[in-house]
Amino acid sequence: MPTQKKSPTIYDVAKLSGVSISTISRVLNAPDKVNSETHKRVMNAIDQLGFIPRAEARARALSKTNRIGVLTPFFTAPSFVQRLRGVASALSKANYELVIYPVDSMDHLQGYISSIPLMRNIDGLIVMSLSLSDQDAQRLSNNGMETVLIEYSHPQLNSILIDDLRGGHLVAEHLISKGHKSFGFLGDIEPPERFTIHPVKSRLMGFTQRLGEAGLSLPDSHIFSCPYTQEETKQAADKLLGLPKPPTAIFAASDMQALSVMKAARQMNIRVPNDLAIVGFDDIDVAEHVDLTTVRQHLDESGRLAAEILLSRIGESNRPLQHINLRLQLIERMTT
Amino acid sequence: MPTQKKSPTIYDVAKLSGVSISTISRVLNAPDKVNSETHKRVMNAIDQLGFIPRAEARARALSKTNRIGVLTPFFTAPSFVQRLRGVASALSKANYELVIYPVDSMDHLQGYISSIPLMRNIDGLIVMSLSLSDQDAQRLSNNGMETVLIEYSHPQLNSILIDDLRGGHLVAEHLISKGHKSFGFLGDIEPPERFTIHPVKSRLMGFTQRLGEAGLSLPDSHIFSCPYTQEETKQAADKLLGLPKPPTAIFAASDMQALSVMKAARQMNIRVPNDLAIVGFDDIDVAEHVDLTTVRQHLDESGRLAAEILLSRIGESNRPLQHINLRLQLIERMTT
DNA sequence: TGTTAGACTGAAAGTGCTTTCAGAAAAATT
DNA sequence: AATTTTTCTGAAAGCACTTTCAGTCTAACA
Repeated sequence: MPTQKKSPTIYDVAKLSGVSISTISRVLNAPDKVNSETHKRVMNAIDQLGFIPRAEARARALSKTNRIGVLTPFFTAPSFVQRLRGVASALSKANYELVIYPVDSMDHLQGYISSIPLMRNIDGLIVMSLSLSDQDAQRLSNNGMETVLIEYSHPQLNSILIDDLRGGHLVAEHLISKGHKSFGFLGDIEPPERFTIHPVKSRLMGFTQRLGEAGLSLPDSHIFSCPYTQEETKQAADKLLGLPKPPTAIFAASDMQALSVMKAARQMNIRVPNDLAIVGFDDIDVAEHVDLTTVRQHLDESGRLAAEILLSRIGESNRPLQHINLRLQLIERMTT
Repeated sequence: MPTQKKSPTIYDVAKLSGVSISTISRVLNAPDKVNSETHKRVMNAIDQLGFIPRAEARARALSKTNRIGVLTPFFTAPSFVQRLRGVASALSKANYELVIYPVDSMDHLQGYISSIPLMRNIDGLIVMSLSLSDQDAQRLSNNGMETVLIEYSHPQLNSILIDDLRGGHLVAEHLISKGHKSFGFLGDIEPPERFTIHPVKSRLMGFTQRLGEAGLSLPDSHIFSCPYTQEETKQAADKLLGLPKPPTAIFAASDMQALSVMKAARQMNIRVPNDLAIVGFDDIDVAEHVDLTTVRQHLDESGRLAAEILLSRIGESNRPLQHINLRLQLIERMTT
């Protein structure tokens, strides 16, 4: 059993180096204000004891935690993860810690939203792909919690939006240019959880809109709404491809769902892209691996951006609110 | 501009309800020890003010943070993410917060390891797929930081191990049973970063071992070591499949790399599984989507388990150390 | 009616740091 | 040499809680 030596405090360092605790603190936080002789002696003591300031104590005294939180739908979907990755990379550069609050129910979300700003546990908050009530947004804003929303917006909070409508346009334009006449759509149009975001509707709308403008149409019978799960998406894809006259091009509202369409096609011996074109949405990492044509929404970038906005606002809180619209981009690969 | 009303403290509540702050604390932390009349009055005041105890203050007073940290290679690989998911789900049940420390360099790791246990910023630590020096492990243990290692072990810390050797066996057995005679291997055998783990070597060793036992062999020319990136893996796969007499079965050390092999095969019009069998390792989510035969290592489960062990040790620190070996399982899908 | 056990409650100490303020010492100026 | 300025340092307040300890009040008991 190792000797559980309790870790040294600033007082121990003070005693060892023969100065007061204030001087220790000064050596650490304003080294230029202390005599170089004293500085050296203190640093020696610090090294000798292996002293590191307790984070909580520091946080209390400074009333800042150097920690930012991310509220995210329980991270199942790779797209959330990739955003998170962007956030993490920006924070790690700035020496901020990253706390994750996974949300898997409305209650959960409410609980977080009402306690987080008051606990003062984090210096800033990023809310990913979750819809906030006006009241919740107010609460965050009123309590002075710096916040950036991703995929959602509110006049009093920073936000980063994806132009899903435009995404639909891009897909339609691309497929039209490839000469397709008959289309299908598959996506999680009406997520059962009311706290999540519905970008899929907009993607569909953009898609049909642009098709319509070109004199083409997407019959309701070719629109399949299905939950995000692999199981159910696969079933929907089977149905869609099993139609008497299946479409020659399918737009799946997310890359993961596009994978299920590809799987269904493979099993039915439908050749992609010869007999069937498939377009996804997100451009997650695997999209490149499976050569999927998709709409890139710069997931990493959106996360990084959110973190950067947050940090800049934490630094100077009189910076103006930012509302950013991220550009989308169609990435053509082998499935179209 | 909203009135930036600073959030109420325990003192405000005390004043409003006409009792001392100790009573407020008691209402919150030991409700049965306070008169029900007083209790009600205090609760009213709390509700009225919307009081929530400041987490840092609480943490300082209790010297526990209700927060656990995960040290992970900067989360690029889906397998890390899936572990993380398991951790998150266990923690969220137990009402613990999850802090992520992404590691992308040796320095980074060293910095974390030496400061984390002393900052007392978290109650426990999970170290995922990172190799710790004996000294580092000692430091964690000596400073009383409860720790669980995943994919690595040390006598003084809890650990969860994957039997990679056995994984190699499973793959060999499976491919042999399918009648294959000529094999290839592709994986990140020697990661350049010394701080990460080398499970790939063991997988390869198990693979060749079992092949050898069956009188079969894996020639060195069929072993390709390549970094994890999609780009380089793809190149290696191209070379392997471009050999004059390419193998009929390839074992890729991770699912993501198996995807690159599949991509290469597709581009060369090599039919899977007819002309080529492919086996991956990990069983990440996408494996099912692309119908990849692989070795399941229960990623979610390993994370969840780690979290549970940690929490139980935090609860009662005299619980014995645990060293767990996770079972592997071959999942047969369409690529073999 | 006097006692005493039991239930509540408030004062105060503890938690480990930062920062302000004022004073002491040293250095620079006249 | 006297005065002013500058540089350093220590004391102490503050940060917002929890918890122990001792004391007060009530109610029950003799």
